[in-house]
Amino acid sequence: MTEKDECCSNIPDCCDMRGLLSFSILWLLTKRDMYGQELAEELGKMRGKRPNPGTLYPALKELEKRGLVETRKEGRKKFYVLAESGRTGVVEACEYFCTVYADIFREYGADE
Amino acid sequence: MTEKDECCSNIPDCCDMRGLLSFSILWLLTKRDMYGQELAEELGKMRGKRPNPGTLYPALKELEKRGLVETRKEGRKKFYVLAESGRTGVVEACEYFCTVYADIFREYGADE
DNA sequence: ATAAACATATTGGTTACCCAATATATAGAT
DNA sequence: ATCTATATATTGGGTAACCAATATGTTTAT
Repeated sequence: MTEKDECCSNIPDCCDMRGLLSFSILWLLTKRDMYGQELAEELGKMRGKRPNPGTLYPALKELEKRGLVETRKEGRKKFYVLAESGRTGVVEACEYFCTVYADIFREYGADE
Repeated sequence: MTEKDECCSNIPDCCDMRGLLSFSILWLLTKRDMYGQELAEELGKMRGKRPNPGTLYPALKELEKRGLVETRKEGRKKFYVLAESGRTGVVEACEYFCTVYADIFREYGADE
């Protein structure tokens, strides 16, 4: 039992739960500005597994292209910052998400 | 304001929230056996929009192929029933899902 | 200077999800 | 019988998310 095993995980193999990567990224960025590797780490903590660079960077590029995030360079690190449209969009997305899956959370969430 | 507008909707355009279709189907089937059109209607209520037949039926086929659901025909209706592996799998998936998105629910869910 | 470590990024290939449009099959009504 | 409504299903085309592997910069340490 290593340190890595303490967080979340238990990824189900019954149905692949792909999706919501961009949504998760935007949500993480409401907490603070992060650079790529930081996002990868936080996504790993959330979902039990770090996304591949070939998954993460194209997603970030797309979010930037859509104007939802902006970037700022500090040394070799490239920080991603929520743009105004990203800020409003993610709230809308979170509300939609919580409405859609409310019943599942009522049954399986909350406790522990 | 038609009847249809009363349910959920407000689908965000900031980030496409594709995904979790198979997961949602399995979860709906924990409630009761359903046939295709019934599932389409329930998914519509959840997500604000009915999935296309070209989306739904291949997903159902795949779930059957994987042995997660079984089918039973009644007239022209084909009922989908959770198989044993689907029953245990969906619980695991729900728990995983609730762990991953717990913080988002804490912030945006619960009330109303 | 150069090696090691860190960080970003791309390539090539797969799968799940998404649509509009169309096709097939069954049941019920006239 | 045949028309209508219901239900299942496929076709063809697109995007987001996923991976392993590899490549390219940039800082830091020696």
